[in-house]
Amino acid sequence: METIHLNENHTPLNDNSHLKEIIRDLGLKITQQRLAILNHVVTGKAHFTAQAAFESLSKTHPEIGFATVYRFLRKLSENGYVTEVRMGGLPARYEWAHKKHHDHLTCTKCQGIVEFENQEIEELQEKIADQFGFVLTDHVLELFGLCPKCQTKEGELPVPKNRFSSHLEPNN
Amino acid sequence: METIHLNENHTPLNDNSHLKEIIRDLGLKITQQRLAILNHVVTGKAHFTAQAAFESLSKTHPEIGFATVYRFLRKLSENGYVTEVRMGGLPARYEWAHKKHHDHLTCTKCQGIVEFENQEIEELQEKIADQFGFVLTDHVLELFGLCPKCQTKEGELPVPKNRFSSHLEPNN
DNA sequence: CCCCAAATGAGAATGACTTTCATTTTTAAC
DNA sequence: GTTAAAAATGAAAGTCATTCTCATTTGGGG
Ligand SMILES: [Mn+2]
Ligand SMILES: [Mn+2]
Ligand SMILES: [Zn+2]
Ligand SMILES: [Zn+2]
Repeated sequence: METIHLNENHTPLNDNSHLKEIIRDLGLKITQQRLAILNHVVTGKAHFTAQAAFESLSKTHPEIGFATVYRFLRKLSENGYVTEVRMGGLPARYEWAHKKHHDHLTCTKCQGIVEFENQEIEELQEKIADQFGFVLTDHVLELFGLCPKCQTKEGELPVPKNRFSSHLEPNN
Repeated sequence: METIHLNENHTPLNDNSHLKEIIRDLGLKITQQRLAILNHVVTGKAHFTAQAAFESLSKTHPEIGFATVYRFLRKLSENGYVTEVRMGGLPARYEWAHKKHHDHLTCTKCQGIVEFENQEIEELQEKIADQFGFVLTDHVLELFGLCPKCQTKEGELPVPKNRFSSHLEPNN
């Protein structure tokens, strides 16, 4: 029994059916927490940390615990629904894996991220794995540099040398 | 005043001059700890963790502190003398950066590492950065898969799904 | 409705670093 | 060689992301 009703702001409630579908597919029970988290993952901005998600969710769902956020994000990434990206020793960042595969080009100064896709590189990776008799299952490709803006503006890197910090939201 | 003498085992003492050279280049004072650590980095096996280096060094230099190991490894990697490789949330691993640039192909089952170099990919990366107006300064490329051995042997991954663990010494 | 396995969350635990700071070394200057 | 200031060290405490524990709550099949 799924009814659509309006909340106190008279905005239509999200149709959660596809979210429920995903949770069901994971073999998990459908809870308000998981729906809220998943909704945040799907509709919120990409490249968020678990901590950021927790804080954001806390506003509307003060009862949610960070353990639940961590747990569910892990489950989602284990099952390919979200992509976990890590750089250096920095907190993991997540993004809804609805788009086709892509890699990232990150500005080490402003943390801006450009997503790109390069079929040629993907193929070369397969070729390399083949050469060594490996069956390729995954890969990580992250490029770092200075974006056009940051090449002109003076100023030192906000991040210590050799301590990468990709995959953050841009500062500007 | 540098004299070569024999230690109690009548084996020639390492010629530390090139190690001292490196420490000097970093603008640091030459200490026994730094010489020991650097010697370990240069002559020991690659892809070691700070903890492993600390434990190994402790045997011959019981007085050395782990803070010093961490500190010096950080300094070395900041200055390009060692390469720091990280995967997933696992401890950082280091390798002496004497070889030319290479990337890694890691078996997710036995943790075996194959180093490879592919000029074509390197060039494509430059091209991509160019396309977006970035000045490329660094990159991370890690491939994951199953090595020839591990494709045949049965058994589940020793590492949780989606939690990479590249860049460890092989188990077998 | 009932029941119970699954889920939750508060807080403790973990683990990899990093920082602090009192003490020891290094080294440049006599 | 002495000496003194600056740098380095290491023991211990701190930090921080993430995981674990466990008492309590809850979803959903029967
Ligand atoms: Mn992305
Ligand atoms: Mn290597
Ligand atoms: Zn930038
Ligand atoms: Zn293997």
